[in-house]
Amino acid sequence: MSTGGSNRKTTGEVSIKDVAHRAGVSIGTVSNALNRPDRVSADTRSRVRAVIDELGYVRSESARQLRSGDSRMVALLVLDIGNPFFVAMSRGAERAAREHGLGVMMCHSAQDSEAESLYLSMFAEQRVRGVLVTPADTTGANLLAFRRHGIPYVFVDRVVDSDDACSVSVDDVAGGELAVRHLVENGHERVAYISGPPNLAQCTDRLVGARRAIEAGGLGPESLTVLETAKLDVASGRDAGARLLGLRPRPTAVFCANDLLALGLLQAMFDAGVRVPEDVALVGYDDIEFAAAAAVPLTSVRQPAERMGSTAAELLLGETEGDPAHEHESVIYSPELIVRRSTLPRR
Amino acid sequence: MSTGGSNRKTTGEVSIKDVAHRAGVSIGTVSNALNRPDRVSADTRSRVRAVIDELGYVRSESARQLRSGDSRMVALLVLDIGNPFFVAMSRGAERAAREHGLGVMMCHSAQDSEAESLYLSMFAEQRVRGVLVTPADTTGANLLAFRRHGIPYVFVDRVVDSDDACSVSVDDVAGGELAVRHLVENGHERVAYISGPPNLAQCTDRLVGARRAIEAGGLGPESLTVLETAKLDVASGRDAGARLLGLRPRPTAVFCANDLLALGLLQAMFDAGVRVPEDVALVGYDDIEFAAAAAVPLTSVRQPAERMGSTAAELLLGETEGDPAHEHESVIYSPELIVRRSTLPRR
DNA sequence: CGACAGCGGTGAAACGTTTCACTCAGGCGA
DNA sequence: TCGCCTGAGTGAAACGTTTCACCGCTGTCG
Repeated sequence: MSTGGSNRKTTGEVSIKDVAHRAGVSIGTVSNALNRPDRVSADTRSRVRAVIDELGYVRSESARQLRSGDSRMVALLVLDIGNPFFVAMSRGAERAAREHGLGVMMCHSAQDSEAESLYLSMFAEQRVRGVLVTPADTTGANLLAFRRHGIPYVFVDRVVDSDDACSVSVDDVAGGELAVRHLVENGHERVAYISGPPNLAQCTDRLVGARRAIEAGGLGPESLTVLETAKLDVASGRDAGARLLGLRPRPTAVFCANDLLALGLLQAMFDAGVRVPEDVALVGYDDIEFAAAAAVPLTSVRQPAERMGSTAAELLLGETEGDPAHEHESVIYSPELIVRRSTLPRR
Repeated sequence: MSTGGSNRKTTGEVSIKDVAHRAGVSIGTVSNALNRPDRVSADTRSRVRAVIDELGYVRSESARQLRSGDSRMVALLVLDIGNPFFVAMSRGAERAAREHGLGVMMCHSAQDSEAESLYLSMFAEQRVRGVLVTPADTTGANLLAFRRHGIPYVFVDRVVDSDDACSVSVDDVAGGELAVRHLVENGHERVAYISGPPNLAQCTDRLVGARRAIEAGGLGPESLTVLETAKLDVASGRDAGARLLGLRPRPTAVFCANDLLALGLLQAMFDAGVRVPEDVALVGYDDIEFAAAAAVPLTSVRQPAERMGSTAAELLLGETEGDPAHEHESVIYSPELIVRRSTLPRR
């Protein structure tokens, strides 16, 4: 009775009820045909499927999630979507998530704590399955506040001290050490470190490693000059390059906290007629694809970005799906130095 | 009665009901305090807000969407998230969406029609507010099928003939013409066009423009050699470079369908000891940030990527929010040639 | 023959919101 | 005083699913 087949709404308004009615079965049976096909006779199942196709029925994810209480979405919050390193990471995460039938929602905080907080609130409203996050502030206040929602999260590219969550990272201290040791071994005695924002753990950790290498090379702390930048992008790199050129005495080698900075700095050197590596040696970090294609191919510290993303996703899913006796885990990968022309020995 | 305040669940299980109960008002009032603050006395309003903070209540987006029927999410489906051009585009889209209080869900089809179809189904299940899409197949079959869901979409970086939807694009024919005319004017008579997959409209349109420039320069069609690649990425560029080197007579200029291809090709030339621009001139497309920082700074055709993204989002929102008498609109931007060292005149 | 298990299916109760038709006081003009 | 309006708040119905207790039927086993 009532709403017959005549009042076809404009579009897309067909619900499971319509399917059930048309297939001559109950709503529950349609739901079962969709979610537990084995509990439904082959006959009914195919009939239901046919009606679904005919009517163009599409299950409403909101209703599903509301009732069943579990989300099919994972959030990924990175510092900078313009950085190919994070893009590679997200690719890994997405692949892993897809293998579990989950979607990934990718966002970037632009290294801004407030934006990060906003996104986290949004994730909470969505009741996402979990969050993969590269935190934008070292205080961890945002994540601490987020914790109360009971949504699991995994730190990526950030080793975490507390035992609130899993984490996947690369040993940044080792990476910084690797880079600067290489420079010192090449005979450099005045090195500059182009740090990003000092509130990013990655940046400060790499600095620690750099200092360690300086010391191990028998040089004094004055051998390392630190230049901070507001962001970790190409423009900041250019800016840092300009500042570097003003330094007296000018460092003979530069270690940048990431490849974007290095590329920007390289441009600044070019524009000023300073030769790389003859006048200034240059090391980047992340080994993004464009580092090898740069004006002067960049020596860089490689991180297994894609792998980090997939591992993080696996960790997250392991935490949400499986055993209640989940133990938080910290996976730490080792960085690798890729030597290219930008640090060719001077002599 | 029944569930008193004693049985506090583990976390995050607090619903609007709990808030209402604790604040001593009805559920509807809480909802009003949240969504139409003006219909609630200042007194009650602040009391409700206080309880919300106290209990850590977070509204369930699924329930909201289910009941109200409108989504706060926009989907963005691009060809390749590894391409900085699309990243810039997404940044523009996100900014515009945020200004309207919407979130953006970013995905990439990897230029694969099947993946595209999968994502579109997912968007339909989510009942997203709308979709910004750079289609992966020229047939348009996926989008045609998607149309029945009644979810509006806007084409980005793709001019569309039909009047199903709005579109934002750049005149690719003009862009191709711009690039190749520049080469012809520099005296090149044997030009190669490194196309991407021939099923991408961008690629074929740029080819049309290239042919036009060849003809306008008084050259015969045999002056233009076309090499297709499977993808529009750096690896494909390297591969195309290898094939280019086998050509006899070898073209003296190359126009690549995008900068990633050009960067890959540049690497291949380097490895083979072929000089750019002396032996081979090179033009890319998109003018991504890394084009200027390449081994040889790339001449490239610039598109207003970020602007395209924001415009597309605006168009979409105009379609969903406003007037029912919405007229589909096609915004077409003009490309701009940025000349750099990779096409320095040979003599 | 009776008990019982399994299969295929039903109906209704949730899930957490928004929305809408109401009620209830209090104030105001006639 | 009466009627009416307005502002603040209520209660219940929907939204489209999933899930769960239950039901009737058909064999099967002892």
